[in-house]
Amino acid sequence: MVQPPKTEDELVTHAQQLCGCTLAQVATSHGVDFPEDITRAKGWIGQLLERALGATAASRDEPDFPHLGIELKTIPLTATGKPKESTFVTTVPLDHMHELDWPQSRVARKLARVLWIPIQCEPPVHERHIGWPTLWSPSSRQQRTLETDWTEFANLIRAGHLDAIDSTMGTALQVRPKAANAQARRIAFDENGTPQSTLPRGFYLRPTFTQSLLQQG
Amino acid sequence: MVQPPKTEDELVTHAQQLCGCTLAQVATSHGVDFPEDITRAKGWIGQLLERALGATAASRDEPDFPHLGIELKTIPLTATGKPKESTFVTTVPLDHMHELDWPQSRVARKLARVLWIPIQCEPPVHERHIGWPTLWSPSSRQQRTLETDWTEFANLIRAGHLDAIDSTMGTALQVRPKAANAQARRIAFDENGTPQSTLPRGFYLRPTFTQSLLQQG
DNA sequence: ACGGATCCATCATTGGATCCAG
DNA sequence: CTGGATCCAATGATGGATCCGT
Repeated sequence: MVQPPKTEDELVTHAQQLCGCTLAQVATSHGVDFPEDITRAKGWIGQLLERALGATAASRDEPDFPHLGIELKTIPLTATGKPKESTFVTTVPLDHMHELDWPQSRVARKLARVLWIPIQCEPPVHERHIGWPTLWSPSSRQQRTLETDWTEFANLIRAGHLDAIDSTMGTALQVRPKAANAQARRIAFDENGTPQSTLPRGFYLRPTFTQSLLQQG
Repeated sequence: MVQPPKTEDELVTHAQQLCGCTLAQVATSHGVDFPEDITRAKGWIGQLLERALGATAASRDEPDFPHLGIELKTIPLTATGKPKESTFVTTVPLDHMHELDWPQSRVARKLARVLWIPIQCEPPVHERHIGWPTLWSPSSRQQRTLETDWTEFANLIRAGHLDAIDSTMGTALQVRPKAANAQARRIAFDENGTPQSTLPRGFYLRPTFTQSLLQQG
């Protein structure tokens, strides 16, 4: 059991020490088993690094390191240093979007301070190396971009026009399905305020955005 | 694995055959282990009889025997034939009471048709005997009593006066806490329509009511 | 003996994300 | 190579009810 880091510096230092390690080394030293089929254990790498860095997984409304206000995100990089995937941020609160403004939003709170840890996505899992961490908070410009995107989505959802939202919308943020499968259902409200059953959605960061913030950091 | 009964008659016949058996006999013949501490496994008897009678535990919104529309309830009887406890019916939907009228309510639907199975509450669990089953639907008079009670609760909850509800209210029905512990919280709305956090509640049947329906049956 | 408090098993939902067809 | 679809682990909520102090 790894102790939670007491300070931001302690966390960053620990993350830097992991740079260059393989996932096998980290898993072994923390007594974590490899899943039989890694393509089915999609969250495994993220959870491994939570353990390795002493994240305290208390409840879903807290960041990974509650006392530091820091969220941990692993991000898969190709050989050329580009993010292979978009990054999931949080679920879309379809039923009470009306209660929220941007500063109170889940997206703003999750992204206030993030420790990004790049991971290779190329060799077999055992041999993938951990990269150099970036502790990031959005710049003013990034804040504006995120707020603009978020506000556009929020307005459409509040107006009951969820069906008008499409994955191509948004510069940095994207709204896409986030569910166990296509049959999953969540409550939303249509333009008349009538409750409807719909596919759950999540906010994701586009690869272009995450690539730029890694380069900046 | 017991097959689900195909007809009401088949279910009732099977339940009648269990009359006189001890819980040990039933558990053994279905390969169910006794819990170490029965006072902590409060739902164990109910779940044992679900298995023994082939209830198909699909989802929470279905009765135990969905194709028959029948709910199964075990009820602990003292040596004098009185119910030892009140009977839990269903949770109180604090957040959307306004959508419901009596015929659509969880209470009315759960109690539309119930197979009651009495269980002794006296000897050590192994030796307790199963009693004679009663397949029951509310009489017109019982319907009226239940509807009156339910409507009183529903009106108070809709008006945001949950705090005015007390366990002494109701002739047949009762509203009491239903939670993992006293810290559990659920959303409700106060008199201004503002969301509030409150202790989850459940609807229960009073012992006097369940005693009378068993005698009638 | 009443009623506020609680306990276990099981199902549902969320957070960790990546998969993979077109 | 985008974006609709999906997968596992772990937490949270619900249904099975009875416990036990006052």
